[in-house]
Amino acid sequence: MISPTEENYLKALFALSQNKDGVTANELSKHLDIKMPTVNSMMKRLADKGLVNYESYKPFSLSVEGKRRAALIIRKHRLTEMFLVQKMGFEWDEVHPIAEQIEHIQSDIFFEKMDFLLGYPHTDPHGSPIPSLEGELPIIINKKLSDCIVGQEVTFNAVSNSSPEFLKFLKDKKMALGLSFTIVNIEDYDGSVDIKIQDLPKVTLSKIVSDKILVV
Amino acid sequence: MISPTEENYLKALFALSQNKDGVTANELSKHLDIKMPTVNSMMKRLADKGLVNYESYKPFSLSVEGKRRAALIIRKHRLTEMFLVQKMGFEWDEVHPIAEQIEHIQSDIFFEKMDFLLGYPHTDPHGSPIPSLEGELPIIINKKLSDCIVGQEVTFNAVSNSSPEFLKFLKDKKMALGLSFTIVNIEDYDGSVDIKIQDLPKVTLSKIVSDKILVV
DNA sequence: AATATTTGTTAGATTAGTCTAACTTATTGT
DNA sequence: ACAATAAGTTAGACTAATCTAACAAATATT
Ligand SMILES: [Mn+2]
Ligand SMILES: [Mn+2]
Ligand SMILES: [Mn+2]
Ligand SMILES: [Mn+2]
Repeated sequence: MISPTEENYLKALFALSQNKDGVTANELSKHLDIKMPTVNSMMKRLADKGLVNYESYKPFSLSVEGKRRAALIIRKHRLTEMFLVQKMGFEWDEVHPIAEQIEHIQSDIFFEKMDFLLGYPHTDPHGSPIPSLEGELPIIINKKLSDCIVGQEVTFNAVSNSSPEFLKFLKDKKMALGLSFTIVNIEDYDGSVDIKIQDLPKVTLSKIVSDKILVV
Repeated sequence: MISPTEENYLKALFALSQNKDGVTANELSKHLDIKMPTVNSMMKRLADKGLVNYESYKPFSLSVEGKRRAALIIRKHRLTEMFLVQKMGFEWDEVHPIAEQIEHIQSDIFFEKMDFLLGYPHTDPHGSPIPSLEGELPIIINKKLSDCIVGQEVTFNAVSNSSPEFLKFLKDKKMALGLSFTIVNIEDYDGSVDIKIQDLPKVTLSKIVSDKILVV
């Protein structure tokens, strides 16, 4: 068996190893806000269970089985977030802390029901892909709004950061997933982006914001 | 703060002290399937936290605050069971183990949403009352079917035991809460009860079953 | 009343998950 | 190349939650 605590470590390992080979003790420690010796002994424990590859003084990585387990926890997390928003009337900036707990519920049928009631969704409320039951995470080809060029028409597809503050900021600006708009200007000096949604007055987004907005 | 483990002890204490003053270490130990010394030290811990009254060699009891806390956990458990049945398509014999986990989720708004979506129900899917937000448990005046007399017309209101086996048995017999029927005979020898639902052929229920069926 | 049995308590061990302090290895800057 | 700094590891302590073994108190049986 695998405890909620161990599940959280696997998830962190998975998240931090996107676009990278391994994860250092330091990174993990900072990300989880847990001291390095604690992280270290947990990595050894997960290595004993065959979920993590551990070699002294080298970055950690997930084993194939560890990767599968992590993806399944992320699946439960994202299904939960979607369920909370679509079926229970939560806002997208409220769901993360609740999903952080519910992802550890041990009941396959519970998440199957969610999946069914939601109509087998492919993304969570923040546009992140939901891993399959086999633990496969489809790669979605989004790019940062800050990497786009003037004149392009794009659709807001996901956010790369789900902090409540950022999500609330977007909600207040009426920026929701699926929204299409045209890039009318990108300021050379500070990288801020002006966008135009149909014939509404143009909106200016700072680089800090446009870096976290993913579009197609 | 109070851990899920501590919450389960409070709940057990609450359940076992219905129609009684105190709960012995032995009872608790058997009910939770945890050895007596463990129970004993947990009782001391909860006494330190002001939730349990502990005196050596005396049965334990919940403090006023302990009783309130226990009722609120039971509230979450029962709201969850109702939500699983009414909103997620579960059967009444499937929900207990899931609710046993979800009752520990720390999010007031999560249970408020459930309550709202359910239309503020007063009972769970087994007819047990849902404690109020203040931790008050309304007393419901049901009586055992086995204590009724021949000729009475009664309504099936609750079960006093929610084991999956018993619930499945009732489901197979098409006995659902709210069903009204007449008691046509009670066998002196073994206490079995014959009931008649409108003009359907009569059904015989053993004493073991009629003891667990609560009616008004 | 004396003894046997059951119930409750204490003591000590174990595992999970965390920490701080001290030490070792790797990396960086001069 | 070598010293300084950063990163990783080991050792030892602590709390929560569990156990077994041993002992003490209460209750039941004869
Ligand atoms: Mn999330
Ligand atoms: Mn979590
Ligand atoms: Mn239940
Ligand atoms: Mn529980």
